[in-house]
Amino acid sequence: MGIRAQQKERTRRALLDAAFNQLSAERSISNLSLREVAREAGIAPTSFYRHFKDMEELGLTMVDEGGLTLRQLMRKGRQRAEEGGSVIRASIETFMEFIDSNPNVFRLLLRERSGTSAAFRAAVTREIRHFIDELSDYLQAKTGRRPDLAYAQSEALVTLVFSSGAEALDLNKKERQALAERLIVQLKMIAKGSEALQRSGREPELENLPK
Amino acid sequence: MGIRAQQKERTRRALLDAAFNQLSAERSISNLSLREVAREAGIAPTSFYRHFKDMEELGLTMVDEGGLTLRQLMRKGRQRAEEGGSVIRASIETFMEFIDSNPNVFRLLLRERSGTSAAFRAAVTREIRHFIDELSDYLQAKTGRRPDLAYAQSEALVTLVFSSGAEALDLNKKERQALAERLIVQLKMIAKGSEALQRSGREPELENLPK
DNA sequence: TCTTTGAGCGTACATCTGTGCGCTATTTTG
DNA sequence: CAAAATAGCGCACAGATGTACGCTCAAAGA
Repeated sequence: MGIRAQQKERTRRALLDAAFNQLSAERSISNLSLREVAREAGIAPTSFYRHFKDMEELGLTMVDEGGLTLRQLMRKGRQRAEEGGSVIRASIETFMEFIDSNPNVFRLLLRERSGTSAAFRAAVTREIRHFIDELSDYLQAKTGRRPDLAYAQSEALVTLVFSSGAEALDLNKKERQALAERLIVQLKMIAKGSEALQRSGREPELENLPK
Repeated sequence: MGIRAQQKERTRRALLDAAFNQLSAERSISNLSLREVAREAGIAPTSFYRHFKDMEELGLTMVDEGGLTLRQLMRKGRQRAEEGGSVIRASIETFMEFIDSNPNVFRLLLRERSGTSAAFRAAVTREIRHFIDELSDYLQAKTGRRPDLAYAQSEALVTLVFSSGAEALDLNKKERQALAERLIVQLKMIAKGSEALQRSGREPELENLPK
């Protein structure tokens, strides 16, 4: 790669880093300003356009990166659990560690999932879907769950874990503990219920899985 | 009430209505502008301060109103189901009708739940908690569920329904149908699982999660 | 009746925003 | 080595925003 392209890449990275860095509990993508991001990245506002067409384009890149980070982490967590122990438990732990060490990345996904940009919402939804799919495959392979049930179950699991993560952000250690215990109970409910439905045969047929 | 107070109330209402009116899929509370709201309400920007200290105060009022609306609706839905039919099914239907006819109020709650203002987040969380509590009481009374299980179950139900509602916003009729069917399956899982846990009698053991 | 109150207005200002334009300096290309 | 491409810059501008200040004038209160 040429010297030119290298430098450009470095600046692009600086922009992304600056943007990530400005995220916080009280600051979301939608109220980052191009000028401020450029300032922190050490370039002139107008130079921003050499790298992104828009703040929206910058944001989409951030969503993609954040989603990728989380997904890779979770995959690792699942592998780690592969040898011994419950996968679900390991996944929760991994997820909670992620939230704890990258709260702003998590907030990013959380917020843009219901944000004002359709493109962002779609991007986050896509990330979460990857997520559900991987867990669903895993459940099918590991517990022989019927595909439709596996998907519904995975979706419910992910939804609850995600939601708990969101709530955890504003809680102290002790409250988090109570939240985590409740979450475990809820996931257990789903596991038991799914098992029961699977056993009860093919009564509830679910054909319409999303593509 | 004096003529003066009446007029003041009317203007205040106009501000709130204008604000609600400007909410949409691509516009959230945090990017409403004081000036624009005042404009639509038909008053000068500076007159805004006669009614609210802040846009934040306006927003909090909106969250409270929105939460109240939803809660009243759900209570009615539950009553309606009281005579005949599953409560859960009736609640879902009521909820989905709400989303369909007040999408922006729902979006308001959805967004501010993870928004950039701690006060907003707390307000929405409080609304949802009311919600869970009412459902939990109902489940205890109706199915004799143990309090802790009833709460965990209610929380899970509300989380899943809320989340489905959020997803439904971006879907067409057919996709919504599939989503609703999946949601029913998930709620069934929880119901069955909760029942099983109640039967098994003891405190939930963390070690028994399926692999 | 006279006085006090306060909702609403218009003006004004400082601040911030995104972005168009043209220039420079350096790398890349031919 | 000359020419083309381009990352980055400074300047400039138009528009929007929140809000301070002081006024008016109708209602409320004495």
